[in-house]
Amino acid sequence: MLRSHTCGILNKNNLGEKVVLCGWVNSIRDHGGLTFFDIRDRYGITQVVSSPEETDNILYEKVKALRNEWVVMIEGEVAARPEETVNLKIPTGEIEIKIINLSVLNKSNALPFELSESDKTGENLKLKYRYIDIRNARLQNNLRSRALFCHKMREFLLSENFIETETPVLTKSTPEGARDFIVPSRLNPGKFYALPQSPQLFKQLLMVGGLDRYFQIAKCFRDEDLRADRQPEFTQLDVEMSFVEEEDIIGITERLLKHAVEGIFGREVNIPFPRMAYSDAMSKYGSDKPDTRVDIIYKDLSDAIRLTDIKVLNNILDRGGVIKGFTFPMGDKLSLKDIENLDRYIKEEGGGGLGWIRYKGDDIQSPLKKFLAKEAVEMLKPEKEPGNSILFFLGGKEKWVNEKLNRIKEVVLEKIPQLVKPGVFNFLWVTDFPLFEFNEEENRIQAVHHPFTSPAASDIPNLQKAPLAARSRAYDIVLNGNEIGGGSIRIHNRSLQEEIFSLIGLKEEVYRERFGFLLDALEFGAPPHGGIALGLDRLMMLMLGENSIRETIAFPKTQKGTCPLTLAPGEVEKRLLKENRIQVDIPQIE
RNA sequence: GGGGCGGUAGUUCAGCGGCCUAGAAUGCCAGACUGUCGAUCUGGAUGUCGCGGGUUCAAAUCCCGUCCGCCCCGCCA
Repeated sequence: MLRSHTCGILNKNNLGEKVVLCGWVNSIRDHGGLTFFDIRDRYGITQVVSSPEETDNILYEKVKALRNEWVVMIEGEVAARPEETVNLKIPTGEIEIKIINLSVLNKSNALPFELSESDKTGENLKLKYRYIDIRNARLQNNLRSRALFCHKMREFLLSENFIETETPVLTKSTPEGARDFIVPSRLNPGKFYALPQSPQLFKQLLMVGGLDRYFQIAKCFRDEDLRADRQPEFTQLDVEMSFVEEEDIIGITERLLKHAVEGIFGREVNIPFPRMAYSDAMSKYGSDKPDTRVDIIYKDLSDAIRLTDIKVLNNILDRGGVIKGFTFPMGDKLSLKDIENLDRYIKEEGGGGLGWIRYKGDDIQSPLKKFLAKEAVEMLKPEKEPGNSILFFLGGKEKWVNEKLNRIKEVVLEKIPQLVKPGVFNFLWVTDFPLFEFNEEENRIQAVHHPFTSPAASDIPNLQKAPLAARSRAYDIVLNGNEIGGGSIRIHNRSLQEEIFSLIGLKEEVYRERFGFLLDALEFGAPPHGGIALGLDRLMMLMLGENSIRETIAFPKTQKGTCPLTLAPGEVEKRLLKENRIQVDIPQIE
């Protein structure tokens, strides 16, 4: 090693020691004769001092020439700082290094942006120079936490007898899900590999292979549009187990998260996590990933509305729609103007408008006041804090109503952030998902999770008759309103698997071509099995309090899927195209 | 594919009812300074105002197009 110590470790116990430190020049404070500068590495910063009395001319000139971000090796003696100049903000603040020798290991240009806590630099520029941005303590901390978290997960899973196994990255395209990234095969002209959207099928095959307990920290690829919490390549902790039921996967996932979150983030995790059926989540939160930090529950108000003679609303009910709404406290934080804006928004979205009742002491304020029957008012009255709350409600098709209520809830939470319980990690299982949903655009049934998900045993006999009524053996795990993972008990029986394929509209020759290898495997002693996948990037984002998964990934991509650093994706040499039998003809693509 | 916001010194931003020979802060460069740690003080340099076209005597500013970035919807079995 070039260095004897790192830049974050020396303290009063080292007084008088001769040390060698390596790092980046962080901040030069030149007082003419006396000069200070900090030397920084991953571990911290240490002050170096050069005084004319103790420094010869050559060294003095060298120190004078230093610039920020130069990489240096400092030889010096650990000395106590004069008492009044101790810096309590840093762990090394009681000492400084009296410089004896200085080697410049590498110079640096002035940085394209400043390294600071409050870095407002445009993200594009920072991605172009990501290696500089990574010098920021925040990103370093994020990447380190991520590494430690993975270590904790491995530690737990290995102790539970799991076998970490790599599955192929060059594999077969399996449409039906997200768009695949494809890779041409030079040795098989005209054919393509696909990058895996997840190791799903391989992990099931590993169960057939008797591996019994598998995990992998797996890179997955999906060629879809990006978001703050979605990258085209991302990492998931992928787990699969044999001879299990839902409870086993749920239980081990809870213990895994407890082990890793408590171990790395020092935050208590209480298990088991609460659970909510999909139907409850949808009716009470209008979402399959409820944020239970917010105590705002949607209620069906049909009964109360029926008691009144508000025509518009009753018409909605008569036509099979719903009237739903929610009450929230601290209603005085919302002005009449805010409410009017929400009302206008609902009208813009094609609704009749937003119904509202403001509770003031025992009195109410509402545009519908004179239409509301006494009994209705009583029924609508909130249980908690009736004196200062607001009820919002609207009617229409349930899906539409839920979407609009969600949007309104968002606005309310922006205005009254106190309604979000601060500083908690609310894990939640969402269970009892439907097996299928109807895709109106394509006019067909599709799997809610994926087509390898097992139906609930009691629903198997009725699959043909009432496929949309079937429930699945799937479970999602949600953290503060974000889906961080999902899994299921899989189908391990060939004929059931084929039945599911047919139900989602795949012809026999199509599913045999695409999934024949899986179907074959199911006939050679496939054990009952199931598993889960946790989105690592997103989980880290939430744990670290970041707003984007890009802050948890060393080299993320932009919203257009490009990399400003390497300029990927780029064109390739003609020779490569030719070898892969690829012709590029951009104008023909829309 | 759609909606919103943004693009002006290296960086972050102001200027956007046309006169700007484009400013501020910070960074950078030079000088001063022996206890600083966001050092301080003095001085200096720096701009294809994203790109292309149009309107105008005159465009950073108005209009059209386009590119790039971010957020959201669709999409993400």
